Amino acid sequence: MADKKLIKILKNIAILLEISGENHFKTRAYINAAQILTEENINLPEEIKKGTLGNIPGFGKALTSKITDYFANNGTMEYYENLKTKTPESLTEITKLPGIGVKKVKQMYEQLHITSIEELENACINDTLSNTKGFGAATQEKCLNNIQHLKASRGRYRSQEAMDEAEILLNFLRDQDNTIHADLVSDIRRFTETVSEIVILLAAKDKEQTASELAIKFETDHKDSIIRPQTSQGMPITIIVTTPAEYFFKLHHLTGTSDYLSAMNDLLNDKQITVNEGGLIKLGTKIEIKSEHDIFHAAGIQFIPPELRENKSAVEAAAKNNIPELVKDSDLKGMLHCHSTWSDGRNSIKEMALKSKELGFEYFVICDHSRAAAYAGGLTIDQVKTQHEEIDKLNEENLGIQIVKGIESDILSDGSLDYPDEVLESFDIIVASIHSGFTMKKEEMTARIIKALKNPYTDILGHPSGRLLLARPAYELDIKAIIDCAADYGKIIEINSNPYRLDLPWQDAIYAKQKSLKLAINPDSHRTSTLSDVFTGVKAARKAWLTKDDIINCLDHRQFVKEIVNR
DNA sequence: GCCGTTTTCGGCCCGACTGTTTTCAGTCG
Repeated sequence: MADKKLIKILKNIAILLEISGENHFKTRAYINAAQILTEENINLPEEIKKGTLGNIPGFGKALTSKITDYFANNGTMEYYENLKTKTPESLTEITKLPGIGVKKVKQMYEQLHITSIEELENACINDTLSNTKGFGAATQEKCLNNIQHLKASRGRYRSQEAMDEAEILLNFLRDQDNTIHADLVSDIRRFTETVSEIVILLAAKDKEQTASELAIKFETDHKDSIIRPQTSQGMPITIIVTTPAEYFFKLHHLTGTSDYLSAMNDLLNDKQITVNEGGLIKLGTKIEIKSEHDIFHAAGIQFIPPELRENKSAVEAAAKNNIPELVKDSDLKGMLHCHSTWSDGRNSIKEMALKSKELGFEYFVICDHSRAAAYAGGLTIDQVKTQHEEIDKLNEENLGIQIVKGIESDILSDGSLDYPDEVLESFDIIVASIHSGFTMKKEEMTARIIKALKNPYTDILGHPSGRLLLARPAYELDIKAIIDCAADYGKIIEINSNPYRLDLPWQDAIYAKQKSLKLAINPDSHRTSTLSDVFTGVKAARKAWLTKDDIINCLDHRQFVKEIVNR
């Protein structure tokens, strides 16, 4: 896995250098290197050992030397440590505020000596910022709002990122001799979109001894058979060691929210079952629990998948046998909304399609950017034609996966799509998304999206809320009105599976299902290595109670063409 | 800082939008 700590250091170096007035292209080199390490699977210690890091494009002498230093000094880079003594590291956090870039931070640092989010907040409250050259009342107000959002996101992690770390940890724990069971619990098991820590429940015969041994392995203390280490990036981990006899009771107990558990307890009490710390008691006798299913059996209700254990409505549904069979990875047949080297993707259409085939998909819908997205190499009308010729040729090659002609069309500020009708007509699928003009008023933004939805050429609304988890709040919009409109017009809304987006949010997807709206689980992938993000979207869809019948890309290729392309 | 040369310097992603200022710099996707 990518060394996230190093990636963060490289990004911070770029920010600090830019603030201190360094050449913009020098700072870009650090951003570029961080980007490459995020995207490519590079084994840095191996490259350093072989002396081949400098052969990788983007890594020259200077970066090779600094990265070598980082690995030689146990994750510390002297250059970065020195830089931090000259320019405060806390400035980097301010650049995370939407609308505030490095130049603005430099200005507030030089003019007002602001070095942290807290100092900036004070400057806003005291009305100092708006009276400073280069800033005005609008920026000050926006800062104040965004600071609240940023402070709330401190100490939180995107679920999929936590999940990636957790998988490694779980594999390690399950390999230990004393481990009998180990699983995630708490909100990470319910797949809430962000979490504050990784929580793992582990069963071992001798829990005290196992806890001591694990504490030694993780170089930390243990108290009450609980170990609290950290990941290499500092993400908190809690490992709770228990006995095999109590394991499945605790697995259930530590997963659901209090609202959910209270509804479960009420049900159990109705059956003369009491719930105590370690298990379930019926008429003075402890009920043996060999799996989580035994608990639901005792309560006399259907099994509730962990993702749904958010509130009492899941318990009510289970009591009526109304928990549906949730969509699963293998239900997906079509890989929708992907990019290629034609716009800002890193792989060719053929590479993306073949990788999708490898992941078990029957068809691949290429949706490169449209012409308004100039930064992303959006396709001109001529390029659209040439791309379609390439797709026709690829389909003639019989790759074993069908390639479908799509586009991700920008929704322009007036709500129209990005090509004239005769060009729009040439696509099989059109995903319409917003990539600019985020700060419209709620009514204006809602009207803009509704106009796009009503466009006869629009099939799917892409990343509807525009949120970036822990980075940018959704734009102002009336999501219910948008879902209502999409349902009325038979349009589809995407669940964008990018771990930063998970957009449509699951809470709104529940409403969409109530309105019988169809959804699509789309990876919005820009390279073969992130096509599997689509399975993160499956988790989000499961959390919204969705089944394969709710998802258009669970249709096989023939049905997809019949029901979606040719409708 | 990196890269690729007409090979040791010159160029490096672009255009819309926003807010501030009053013609444009900064931010963003």
